Amino acid sequence: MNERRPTIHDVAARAGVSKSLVSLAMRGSPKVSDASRAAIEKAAAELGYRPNATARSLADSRSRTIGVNMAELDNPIFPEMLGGAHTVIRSRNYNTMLVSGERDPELETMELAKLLEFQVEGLILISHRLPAETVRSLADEVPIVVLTLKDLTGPGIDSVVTDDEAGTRMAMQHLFDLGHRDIAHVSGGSLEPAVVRERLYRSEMQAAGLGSMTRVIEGDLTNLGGLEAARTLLREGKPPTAIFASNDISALGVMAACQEFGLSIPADISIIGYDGIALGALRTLSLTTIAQPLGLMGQVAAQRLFDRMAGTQIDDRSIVLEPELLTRGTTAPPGV
Amino acid sequence: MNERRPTIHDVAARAGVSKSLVSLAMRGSPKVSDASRAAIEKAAAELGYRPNATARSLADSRSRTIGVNMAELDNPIFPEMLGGAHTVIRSRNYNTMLVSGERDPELETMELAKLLEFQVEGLILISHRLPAETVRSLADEVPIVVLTLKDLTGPGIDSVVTDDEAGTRMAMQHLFDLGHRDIAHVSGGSLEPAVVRERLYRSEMQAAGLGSMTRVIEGDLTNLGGLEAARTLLREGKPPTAIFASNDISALGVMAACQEFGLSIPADISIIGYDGIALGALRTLSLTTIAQPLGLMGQVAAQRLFDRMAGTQIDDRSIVLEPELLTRGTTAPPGV
DNA sequence: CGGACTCCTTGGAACGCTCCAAAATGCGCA
DNA sequence: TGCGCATTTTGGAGCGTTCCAAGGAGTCCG
Repeated sequence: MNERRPTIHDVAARAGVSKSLVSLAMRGSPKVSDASRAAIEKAAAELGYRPNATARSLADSRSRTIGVNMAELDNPIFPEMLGGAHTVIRSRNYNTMLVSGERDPELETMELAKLLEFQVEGLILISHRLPAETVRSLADEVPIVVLTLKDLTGPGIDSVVTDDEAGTRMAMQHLFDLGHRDIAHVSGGSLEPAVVRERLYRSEMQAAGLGSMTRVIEGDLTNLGGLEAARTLLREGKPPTAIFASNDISALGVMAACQEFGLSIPADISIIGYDGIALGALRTLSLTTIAQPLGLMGQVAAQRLFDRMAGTQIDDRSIVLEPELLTRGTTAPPGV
Repeated sequence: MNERRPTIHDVAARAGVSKSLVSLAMRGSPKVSDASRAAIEKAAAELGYRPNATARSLADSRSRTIGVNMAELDNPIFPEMLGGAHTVIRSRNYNTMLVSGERDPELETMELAKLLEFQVEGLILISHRLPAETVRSLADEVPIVVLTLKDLTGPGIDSVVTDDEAGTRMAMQHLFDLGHRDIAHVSGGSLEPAVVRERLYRSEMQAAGLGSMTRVIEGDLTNLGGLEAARTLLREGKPPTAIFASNDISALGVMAACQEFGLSIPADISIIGYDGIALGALRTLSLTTIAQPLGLMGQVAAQRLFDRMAGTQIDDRSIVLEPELLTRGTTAPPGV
């Protein structure tokens, strides 16, 4: 295929100038005379010269590359965030190096090590399974921005989250406003956002004087988990008039279970999710949800990372975005 | 943050050996004595040494990196393929550099150029908007594997596709077997796979003696496109008893339209899609479809790429995988 | 006509590693 | 003790850039 790619030397020789001048010209330096520039561009074009980014990185010790870690692909919120981050990274003329650890913390640690060996200038953790200490120790080599987890803090670590407390309150308020009182919650395990949502569900029920109606069924933020949780709930006897699921993917499972039990949505039972995955907008599903600005979160994460890389002085370590209620087709006043 | 990362020299000095020996040891060469190896490992650990992959790439002119291009994020088949490719790339100890052109061929071309500057050793085009000539010219710098497009050929270009003709026949046969005769097709524009599916739809109808019932409504492989197409169809008057949509995402739009028109699926109307997106398996949707082995396609693409990179002699330039009928909840015999 | 500037241009060192040919070391055995 | 051979170890060159201090070529002015 390729014999040997032309280098800056070849271009220099052909244009009859020094390699240094070619280097300057390639980077668009203003101190190159028009004549030289023209000659160099001509030579480069004729040779099909392509600068070697590896050599450049080595020479100026800047890789122009951001590492992104995304542990899971099955929840679409992560690709959506990736999209946002990617856009910003590209617009800064940086590259994105993507890794994923296949849910195995050890493998994941190795993958991140590889990123550092590649001299990435910053790291975005979209979703990860790493022990906090690992992340902290990485953080003194490069700046890190973590998405969706506020509790992972430390020097060199920023986070981008949405206000889950506010979001959960909005969800509950929406259901209360519709007239629901018998509201169950399909929870989402021990990860921070799920825990907060569950806590707020409980306290909102309490606050509304519905403490005794509080019902939490354990889910795991997966579709199947939601399905199973809702089945369990519905087998118990009288179904609630509404279910608040910890995330959209599991809410879809909940919907399926309700259909299995012959309940029609939203006439017999209302369902509200959390996340705002694009999918939920499909007319077929039309899931009412508390939307996080997923793409924006990715963008903001990348922006913050670049700010850190530039050494900008910023005090707060965590960026909190606001969620939004999207009223769609799965919620309605309770039937009589 | 980081003063200056320790280099191979620092390790050598600390361990009291030469840099060359450290280099060998880091790469696990068998010719390093146990004593030296131990000393080197100790020194490396104490210093927190991390090899510089950039320097290594430059020195041995192998970047250990594969470039992946994914133009669109809104159809989940692409992330699914990415997942498959990613797995293989990682298992070979390579890295994945991801770019996307935001649907702009010019931008995309620049992004790919950046990949080549980074000396990627191979390219996987999961979805792209590039003119064929651009791809061909890239192909004489690195091997390329293109997913889902068979018509983009040339030296240095391989492709991984599924047998769309067979798949479409399976879809039609399934509907025929159920007893459908009045079958409409929501097409998918001018991209190769969609064209094949439409052609086969027509010929199968013909072959079944149903040429006169052939009805094609133009879609564009998006959810909204499917929705609009089906609305148009249903407004026309008597609905068909079944609709074959060119892909799953648009099939979901078709489902939504049917619901709008008060048709119940599959009692009043059957719907079959194409692709086998994970989403379609959600109980809430339960979309009957012709599944392509999406993850596998990504894997196979990466494997073929590595074969090419290794210079393995392979004759065929295109790998054809078999699709599979997944009978789920959206198809049934026509009502009476 | 000589300096002082400004504007371009240049060669060499450096970036951190791998590769290679050659040197050092160790060992067995005559 | 010495030689040959296998095993380890080493310094230097090279990968393709950028950076830098310094060199040349004009230009302007007194």
